[in-house]
Amino acid sequence: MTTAATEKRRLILDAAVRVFARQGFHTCRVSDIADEAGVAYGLVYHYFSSKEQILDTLFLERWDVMLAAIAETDGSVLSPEAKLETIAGFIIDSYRHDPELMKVIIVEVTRAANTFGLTHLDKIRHAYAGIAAIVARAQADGAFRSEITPEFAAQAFYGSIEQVLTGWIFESVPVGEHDLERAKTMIVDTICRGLVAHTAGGRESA
Amino acid sequence: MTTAATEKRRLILDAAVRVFARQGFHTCRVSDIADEAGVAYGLVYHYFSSKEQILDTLFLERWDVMLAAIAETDGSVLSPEAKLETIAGFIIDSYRHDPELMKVIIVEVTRAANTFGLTHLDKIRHAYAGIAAIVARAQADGAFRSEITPEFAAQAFYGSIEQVLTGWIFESVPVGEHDLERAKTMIVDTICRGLVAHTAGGRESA
DNA sequence: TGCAACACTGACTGACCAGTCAATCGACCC
DNA sequence: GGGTCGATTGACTGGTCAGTCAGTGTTGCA
Repeated sequence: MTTAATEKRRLILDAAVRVFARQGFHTCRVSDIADEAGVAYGLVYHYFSSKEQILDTLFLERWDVMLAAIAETDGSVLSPEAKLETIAGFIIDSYRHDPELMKVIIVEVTRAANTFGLTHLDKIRHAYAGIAAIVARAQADGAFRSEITPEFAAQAFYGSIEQVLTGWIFESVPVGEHDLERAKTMIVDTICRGLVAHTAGGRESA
Repeated sequence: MTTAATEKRRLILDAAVRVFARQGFHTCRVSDIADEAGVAYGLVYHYFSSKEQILDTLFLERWDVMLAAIAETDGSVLSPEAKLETIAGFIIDSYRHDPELMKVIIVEVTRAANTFGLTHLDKIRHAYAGIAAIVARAQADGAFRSEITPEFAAQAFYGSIEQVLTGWIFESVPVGEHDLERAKTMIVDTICRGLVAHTAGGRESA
């Protein structure tokens, strides 16, 4: 594929993000995507085999980056709290960088588990598993208490973040830089506090 | 409307829950609902003005019960932790009692904020606001620390629960009684620990 | 017994839209 | 200057389905 062709493909993907974010996957037409991209209807099918495959592509492109980020963080030498903060930061930065794409991924894939989530369930679970692994290691080290299962901790952590993002996505007031940073702090602060072990003196380590 | 007619209406609503849970709102046909209920296609339109209105009815029936439960809890004399436990318990019991209905509400309305969530956004926000009010009062009393905004606390609390439910909904292994109770404990335990104020001796009150 | 009023039926229609395809364009090479 | 091949176009088709409606049961009341 020539460079020009690759750019056309990208053009269609970017247009799809805007259209999906604005109208939703189920309510938009393929012709809306073509119009938004400024290309002919048929060209969409030259680069993608179906409307669904466009969404799949958008999701996988981003999710794979996130899985890599989680895996890298897991393998680092940071404290468990710092690892979770890195991951929360990554997700929030993804929103900061491209809120429309995050809206599409969350609303149309992650939360729409019936339709596309089922296709990508393994990929999605992989992310929880990565977070759970961090918690499990922290428990083995004694840094986190063991009453909470790592699987639950991962769901609470990810669920909190996704809920905050969902709030932003459908809020009428725009979100400022300050909100993004504050949210990151509060997520990590709240969840980690719920997970850390008591230290000898009865104080939290956080 | 006669009693018999009311029962037919109910029959259609219950059938719709099963069909929406099995096939999803967007992928099912109105004829699927009629077939499942064992009534003629046209009868569905005798009781409901559209496919959408069936979903609206199902959502509002249940959500209003939950809003009432939250309001009642908020007005009670329980400790903040006990209040949150009551609400978590209510939601988890709703799942226990009718997992298919909860699946429909979460997957097709709450999380599908694009399509139906927008219609019901105020109703959904009302629930967060109720939880946030409990947290705000606990902060004013000094029971919860004030670094975490009540709005964020509500999102983290509700988001954790919804994520756990979503996990169950799409899990292949069925969920047992034990899982339900343990989840309730872990949610309240984790989130409250993240929210409580330090006591004078440096120990948590939870 | 008759006649409203409502419950109920299911064939039909009109709109919609994903995906196809035959035709044109244009870049690059020989 | 002609041939090849991918890029590009957009009219068209085939299937789907929400919602309509004209008609048939059924109930209960005068």
